[in-house]
Amino acid sequence: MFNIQEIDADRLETAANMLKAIAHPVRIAILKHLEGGKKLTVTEIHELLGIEQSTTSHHLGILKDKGVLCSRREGKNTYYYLKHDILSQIVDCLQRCTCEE
Amino acid sequence: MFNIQEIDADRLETAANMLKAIAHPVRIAILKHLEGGKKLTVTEIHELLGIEQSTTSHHLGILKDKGVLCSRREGKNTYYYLKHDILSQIVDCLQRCTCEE
DNA sequence: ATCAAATATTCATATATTTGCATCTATAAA
DNA sequence: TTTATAGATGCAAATATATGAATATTTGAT
Repeated sequence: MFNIQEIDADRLETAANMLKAIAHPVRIAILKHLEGGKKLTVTEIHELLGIEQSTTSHHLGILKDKGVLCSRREGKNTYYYLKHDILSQIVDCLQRCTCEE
Repeated sequence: MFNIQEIDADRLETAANMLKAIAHPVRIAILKHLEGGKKLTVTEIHELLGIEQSTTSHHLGILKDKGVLCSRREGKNTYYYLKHDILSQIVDCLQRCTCEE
């Protein structure tokens, strides 16, 4: 037996975790680079953003773990890409909400 | 003088802060209650969600500080409401992305 | 002026997140 | 099978966030 409140609480947790995964300047930058179905390797992102390789990998891991990104290994490279293209909406929405005032 | 990278970094920070403000189960719950232009007082939210008054006030303060909510005092009450109705999109988008798998 | 209700703030504790070095693993090339 | 490249992971220090009890502030009513 389980009640509505718990389900709701679980979904709130999930939603919050997904959002928390995105809510970081580096990770938003990553998402912007992956918009439109693009696939990039860890090294490409690490060079593109000018941050440490391990830091990059950590961030990508968080995004993947929370269901924001997927990854596919191809030889020595691992390509990361958006799991739900819809998620670009969030970034877009933010951009609209943060350009004024 | 200032360069593109810095502006961009600032906007990323702002976006991340706004998203970080939202990325919390309690705060997502608050937003859901405020969808559609609704205005609620601190007490109403605190009772609705069954959390401490001071905790509620903290969360509302964060949402307001980061530009997600506005507030208007009316007598002894302070009403909180969404600053950008668009922000409901984020919650909706999340809901779509978290109901499957 | 006093009181009570609504909200905000301070403070402390507990917990989580970020970063990067060092290291480990996986794969491809020589 | 050795070596180089790409990526992941363990760990620790620094920093940030969450929560709630206690307290302060604001406002309206008496």
